[in-house]
Amino acid sequence: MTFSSKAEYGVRLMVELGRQEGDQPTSLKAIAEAEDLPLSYLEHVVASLKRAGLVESSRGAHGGYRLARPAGEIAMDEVVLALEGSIAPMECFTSAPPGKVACSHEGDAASTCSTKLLWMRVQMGIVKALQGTTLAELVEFSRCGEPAIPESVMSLPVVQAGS
Amino acid sequence: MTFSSKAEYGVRLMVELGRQEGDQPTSLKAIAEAEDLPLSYLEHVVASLKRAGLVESSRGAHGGYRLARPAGEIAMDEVVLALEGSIAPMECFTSAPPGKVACSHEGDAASTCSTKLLWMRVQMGIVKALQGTTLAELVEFSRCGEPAIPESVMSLPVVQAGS
DNA sequence: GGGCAATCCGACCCCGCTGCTAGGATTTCC
DNA sequence: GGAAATCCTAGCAGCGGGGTCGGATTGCCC
Repeated sequence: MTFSSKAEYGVRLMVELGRQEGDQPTSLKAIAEAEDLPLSYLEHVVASLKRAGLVESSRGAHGGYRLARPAGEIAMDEVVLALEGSIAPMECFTSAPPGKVACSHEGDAASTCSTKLLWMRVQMGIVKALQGTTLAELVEFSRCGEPAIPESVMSLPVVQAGS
Repeated sequence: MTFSSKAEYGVRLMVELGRQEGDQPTSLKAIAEAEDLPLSYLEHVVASLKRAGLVESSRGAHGGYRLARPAGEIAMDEVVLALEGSIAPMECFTSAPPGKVACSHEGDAASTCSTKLLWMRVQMGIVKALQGTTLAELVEFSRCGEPAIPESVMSLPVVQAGS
């Protein structure tokens, strides 16, 4: 269970765009060098972001990308959703009508998926965390480093299986 | 970004064990048939659960598995952790010294990973959701079935993320 | 107007991991 | 002793993630 590295790259890319001050676009090449990511792969990543309307592009020489909205108005769930395609802890969570979720395991009148409740809550946890974080926060975080962040947010031990 | 189907199967398996009343063990075969899952694969799944001390086994004829603790005392983060190996939204969250988290992207003194804050919060959301759900709840849920799951059941009585 | 710098687009490919199977060894009850 | 179960190890096929490549197009600048 991890997000794909496409999500990672995409978020980094967005942060990098958010760091820019003026409104002249930033080229992918610059970002690729700054973050040390493969340029040709970034092209695919940024394409997803553009399709989602999160970034704008201008072509030609001195072209590049810029945020479509101010960073403070971009919640990270949009970003991750654009990159990841969907935010669901289980494949069977193909979200049907918006707001509702259908578990494909529900065959007949038989039984609901016993796991539905669990994945539901997990999904909520994820989405809330993403919604509650704006790109602006990440930009800020990347600028001044960590001291601004209270330990209460950061200091969660990574849970890992004991051997 | 999904949990593996091993997690799905394992949770289903645990729920099935939780449904059993007496203390005679349940065979994998029975579970495989009840949940329509491949038996030989379930063997691997249950092995992880056993290693984590979540289920006990008895061998031989009429053997099988049973919960090592009452379902009410089993939080789902343990289960998912045992099945999934780790609960981290990003590979770079390889836990270094226990308790701390090192993002492998942190090269020099340069900059913290700008995405760290985000994945941290996401991980918290996931873990809290899992911790806040007991196996007993899922068992109960699987028993009384679906009709109109109120939203209140779906959402956790847990802190909201930040904002 | 020509060249260069950039975005765009699609095809391709490698490899590791997930999901699953196979076969056997061992234990235990009847 | 045999049937029914857990245990253990090996192996394997498919697929998707992650990345490359080549080229087409667009637009600035000298």
